[in-house]
Amino acid sequence: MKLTISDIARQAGVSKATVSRVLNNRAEGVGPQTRQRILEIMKETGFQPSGFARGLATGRSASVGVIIPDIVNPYYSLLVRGAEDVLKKSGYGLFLCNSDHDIVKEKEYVSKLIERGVDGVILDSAESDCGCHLELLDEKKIPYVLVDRIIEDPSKYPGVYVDNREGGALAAAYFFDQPGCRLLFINGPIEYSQSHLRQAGVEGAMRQRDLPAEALIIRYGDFSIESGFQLTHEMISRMDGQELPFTSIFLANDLMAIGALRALKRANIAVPDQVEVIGFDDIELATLVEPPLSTVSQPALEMGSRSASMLLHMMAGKKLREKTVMLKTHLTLRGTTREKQESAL
Amino acid sequence: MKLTISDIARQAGVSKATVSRVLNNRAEGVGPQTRQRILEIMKETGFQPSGFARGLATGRSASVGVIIPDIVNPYYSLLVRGAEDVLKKSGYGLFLCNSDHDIVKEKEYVSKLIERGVDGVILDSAESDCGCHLELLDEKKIPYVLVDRIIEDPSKYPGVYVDNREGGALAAAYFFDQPGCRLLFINGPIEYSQSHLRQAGVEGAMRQRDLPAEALIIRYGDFSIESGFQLTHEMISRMDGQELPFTSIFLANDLMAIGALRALKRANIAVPDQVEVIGFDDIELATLVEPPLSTVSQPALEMGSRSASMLLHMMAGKKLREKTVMLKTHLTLRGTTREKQESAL
DNA sequence: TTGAAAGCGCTAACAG
DNA sequence: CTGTTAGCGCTTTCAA
Repeated sequence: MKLTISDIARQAGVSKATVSRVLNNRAEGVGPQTRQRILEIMKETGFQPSGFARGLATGRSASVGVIIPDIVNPYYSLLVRGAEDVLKKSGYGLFLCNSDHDIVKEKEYVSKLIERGVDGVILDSAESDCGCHLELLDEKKIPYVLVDRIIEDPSKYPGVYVDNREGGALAAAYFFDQPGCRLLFINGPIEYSQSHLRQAGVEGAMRQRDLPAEALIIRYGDFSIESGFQLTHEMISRMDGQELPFTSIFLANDLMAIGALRALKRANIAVPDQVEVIGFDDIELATLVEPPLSTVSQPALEMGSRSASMLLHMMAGKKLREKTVMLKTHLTLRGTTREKQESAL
Repeated sequence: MKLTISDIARQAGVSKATVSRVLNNRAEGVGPQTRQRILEIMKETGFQPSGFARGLATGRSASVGVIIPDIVNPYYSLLVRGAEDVLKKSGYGLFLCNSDHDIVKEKEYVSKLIERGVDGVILDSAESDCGCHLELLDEKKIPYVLVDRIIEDPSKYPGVYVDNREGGALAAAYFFDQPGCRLLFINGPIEYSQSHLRQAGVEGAMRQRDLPAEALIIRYGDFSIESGFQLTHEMISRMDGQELPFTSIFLANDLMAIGALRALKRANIAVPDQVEVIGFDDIELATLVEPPLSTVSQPALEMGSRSASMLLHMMAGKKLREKTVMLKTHLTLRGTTREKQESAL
């Protein structure tokens, strides 16, 4: 009982070709009243063209794949939302893939997406060193844009990033500009380009000021609340009784910062009076904890929309004016730093 | 330069049919060594079958559409994740659609999904009264399962729900069992089946106990933090100086509860000593506010996975043993009630 | 402005 | 066990 283009053609007393033309609303090639008639019949009968057939004939699907580590992470869900909004406007649908930071799953997904015939891919990659699965995409001439995580040389692939180095430097500068500052920097896994660059920013800020090595302690977490809690807790408890070995903490994401806040509260260390804390990301949660978290804000939604726009551009066959977009971060000072700029709700 | 099944067939010196058989790894119909050889050639050449062609031939796409209000809402992203995990295991991909609670967008998406040839749909509908777009799905014989929001009669369509009435009753019972309780119930939009049922639960608990009408004040918010804040704030400020008109607040979701907490704190009303608060959902955020929020927990991840399982079942052409799954809620008492069960981290 | 016809790459009878 | 063949529903030259 499926309606096809031939059915419409028969009812309208024209050929399939004509129906196809109005379906793709081509300006030329169809008389205005023929078009009108066909349009009406399509509406009356509730005709819906088959994406398969169209895809097979044209090689395009009006859909793109988005691969991210985990949609449950609010940062990524914002990113996806940003992408979906702009893709939808151009009629594209979106395949969601959660890689769980697993490069193997990621490759599987790339492969699946190709089979499905997506017209493009937005990829927040699990790994920074190897662009091997990108070759697949290149081979099939499927455009893609990287987002968030840099793979190899940033200029090598089209991508939308945030200036992580600057972000790190921003937070570090805030801290290091205070005399006698001793900073505990809890970074994410150093293999990630983000972690790497944030650390470079911190170290750069330190070098600029000729600070002694003791001004900075670095630890590595895994971006989870627990790890922020754990690492902070360890630092505190190790020196029981004695003076704290740090005056401030910078954490490479907000989740870890929230963990740190918990550990600090538990140890009865006043924030921001005794210890100041800055996170990274600026997820909604940051405004909701007590005190509200100061953080380096990055525009997740915009990263999504920008990468989608770039992809749209590429899918349209146009050359990108610039292959790489670097978005800026900014420091949002709330309740966990002595300086503030936003008033809490 | 695209590899097709014919290329493989030629290289292997067999017919397309044979290649097709191994591609779909049918047990019968291919000699073991022929199969081996073909498999190798496919691997070597990096052959990837065209989903379009396959879809056109079989009418199936190994993909399903998921329509939710907004992926940014942590409740829905959990739900989606639950669905994706089980779908992936069976080789299905997932099309993500954000309806923004807009029934029009929702219909558009349903239509798009049909065009795309999805094999099934998971739908968290924007509206409770009209199942009109479901007819489209019915016509095309595309299975679907409703989730979270009930449309019309729950038994009419297959679906996975949470027992919202019970959830409302649970929270109400906790409050109403305290002598002299006066409850402020801030519900969501009453058009939503969830709001409707939660309210029924609350009212049921009240009737059971023969409480006077004054024991319950009801207000309606829109599920946002702001509305929780606003409505609570109004209630408080209206009676300046005088006694509070309520001893406890139940809010139909956690976001509003967090808003209420803010308003209470601002008015220097101690929680839970002066006023107890219970939310609904149990999103991650609930554990992170101060004090951690007591709430009616609903299993978002499980709702996603269950609905995906049901859909898988239907797509396999099997009959469902039960058309409707009703998941249970439970009361999670944390820091905003005088009784507690969980110790904060 | 319109139509005829040849695919797009795969599956699924049906034969052999 | 394997091959032949006829589509699946649409697009797209090329002719008319």
